[in-house]
Amino acid sequence: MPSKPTMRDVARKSGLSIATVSRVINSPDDVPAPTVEIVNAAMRHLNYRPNINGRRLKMRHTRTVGVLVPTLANPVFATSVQGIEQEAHAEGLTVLLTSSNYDPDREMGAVSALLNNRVDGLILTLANADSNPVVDLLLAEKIPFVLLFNQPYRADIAAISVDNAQSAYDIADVMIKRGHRSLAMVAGRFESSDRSRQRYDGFCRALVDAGIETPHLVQVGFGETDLIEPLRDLLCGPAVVTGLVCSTDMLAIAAINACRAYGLSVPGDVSVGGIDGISVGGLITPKLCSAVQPTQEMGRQALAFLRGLITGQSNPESLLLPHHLSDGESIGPFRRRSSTRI
Amino acid sequence: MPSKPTMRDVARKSGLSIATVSRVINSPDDVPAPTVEIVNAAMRHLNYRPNINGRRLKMRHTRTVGVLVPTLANPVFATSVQGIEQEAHAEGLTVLLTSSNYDPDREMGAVSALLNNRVDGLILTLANADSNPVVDLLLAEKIPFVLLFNQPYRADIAAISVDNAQSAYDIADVMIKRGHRSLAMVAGRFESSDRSRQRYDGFCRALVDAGIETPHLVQVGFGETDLIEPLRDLLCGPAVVTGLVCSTDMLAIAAINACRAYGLSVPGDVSVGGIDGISVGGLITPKLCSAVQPTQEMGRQALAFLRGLITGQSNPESLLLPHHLSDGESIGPFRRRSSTRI
DNA sequence: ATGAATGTTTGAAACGTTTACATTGGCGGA
DNA sequence: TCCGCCAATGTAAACGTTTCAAACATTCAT
Repeated sequence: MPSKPTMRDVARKSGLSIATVSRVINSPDDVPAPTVEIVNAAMRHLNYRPNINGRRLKMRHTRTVGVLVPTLANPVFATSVQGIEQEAHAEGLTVLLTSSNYDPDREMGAVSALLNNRVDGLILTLANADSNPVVDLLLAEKIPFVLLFNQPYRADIAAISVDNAQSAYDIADVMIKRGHRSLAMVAGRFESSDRSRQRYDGFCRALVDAGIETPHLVQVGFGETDLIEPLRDLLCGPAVVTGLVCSTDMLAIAAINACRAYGLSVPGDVSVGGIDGISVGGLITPKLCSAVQPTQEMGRQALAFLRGLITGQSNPESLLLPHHLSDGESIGPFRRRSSTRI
Repeated sequence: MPSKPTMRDVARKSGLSIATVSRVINSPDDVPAPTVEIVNAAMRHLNYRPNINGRRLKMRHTRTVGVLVPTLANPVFATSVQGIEQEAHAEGLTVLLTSSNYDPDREMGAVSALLNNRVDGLILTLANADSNPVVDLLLAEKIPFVLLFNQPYRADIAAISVDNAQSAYDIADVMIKRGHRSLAMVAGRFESSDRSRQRYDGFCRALVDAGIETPHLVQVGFGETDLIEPLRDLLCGPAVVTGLVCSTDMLAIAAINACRAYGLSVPGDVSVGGIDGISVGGLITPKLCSAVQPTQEMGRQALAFLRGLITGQSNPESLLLPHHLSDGESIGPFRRRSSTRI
């Protein structure tokens, strides 16, 4: 049972040395054309494929980057990974993908596994970027990494994100300008997403700036697609909230669904806004009004930036990309709504 | 500049040999407890992490599986990858993810890259599973692989899918039963998806069985989220189609959007059905009627089955998982619609 | 002819593991 | 006392690359 051909086999077959074969593979320009052809012929003949693990072991770098996202079930992250993949492919890099399922406790394990693979660098979306043991570890071991979507306090950490607080502020502001005074935030659990908290902060600031009293807040678990129960009090209670700012578009879509389940029209009875700008938001009825971030582009930039860190050409630095509000229909003018009961 | 600690360093530090260290890592039960503790202490002290590439080179297997999907932008695939990841994580396997962007020409390159990584096996969603050079290569090299979502003719290829034709048949049938006689299929390009063609076949069969004349067909490029232009003739033309069977839920959602753009109500004027069962379909208005497949579970099963192939415990075999129709509102009874112009 | 300069090619030592096989030392039984 | 045995550990040879230093071959000026 002949095993896979190795460089040694190719060398034997072509009557040349293993070193020459290696040079044909890695820098054919340093080898005379006829020799290159001989070696290539031998490789074709043997169906040779280089064993990347051999190379990785020998070389100081692996041309591999590790990626950690909370989940692929949310299109935001799927899209960002798309961007990362795209750029990685263009650069001939391999991507090692893992997800934490929004569980902070799984982050360390995932990163550890990536480090055991000796990735050259990492792109991470963490539950909480501040005072995170993963970040400390990476800093201590001097492994290049870029945070994606996280917006850490520290300035000496590479991070690519939008202004989370401002995004929420802007959405809330739209509602306020349309006459809404009783707003609630529907947010993913703070402990599994610092974005969620930052967005809540922005939401609160908008309300304060408008002189509106204590904001409502509902925290829901991630992966939760059914908001009917969680929003019962908000939508059926005495509060009569007319505006729902959601910390993600996925939540916003689920919130609209919940409104509908309670017989409330969006935006007739309740206005709903999201943050993220996932593409499906633009297709649904009513078209989702959202603070859009360039998700895929962010992935691409994260990889490009990481490359800079790896080659030592750039220094850790936070990049805040601009967001913009989509012209959705899910936010309408304030209209007093009759207290609804189901 | 001290490099990363190796097993040799741990051995030196603990006063034992490299072989013992290896044994402590791989089969601690074969080593006396005190020795294990000494070695562990040394590892902790040095911050040692095993270099997986060294192991991979030495061992015959890599405990890594390669995954190729068309794109992560479609939640179907993102979700299936979630399932794969989940199961892989449980088994302690590493996943190497790549995407082809629906381009058949990129499949070979992607798989090649995965093979260079010496993956133990592959999970693939191909543009076309029949007479595909990638499949031939894998068969020839005897690399374990399972196709996901693809439904190949050959029975000796491992594949996990639903019955694509039947899924489309069922959706079309619902419409027919509701009185629709003029149906069209909105399908992804056949050359980038054999599922699309198989689903079209099922669609046609349903029409034939109902004695309905030549079906309409619109093929659209994948990644296309704007169907307004592609569906113009169908929705505004003289044909007066009242039912749209879409080859994927993403297309269905886009189709509903297009209907709306032309002032057509769904399901009032036009009924729309999809296939896949992505979760967002259940949240939108109207709730999408779809032939639902257990996407994430399919990913999990694909990995489980691949493991069987790798360990030689099972043989290639096609698994057809059951699908079911979701109780959506996007399909309604036939209603003559006035010819609309925009 | 000689030697330098140039252009090709090679030998061999890593890289960090795993593991078959060898060695050690301690102990019980003859 | 000696032998053999067993458990615990060690030695060293892979695995498939890359790459440095050295060898060899060729050309050309002297």
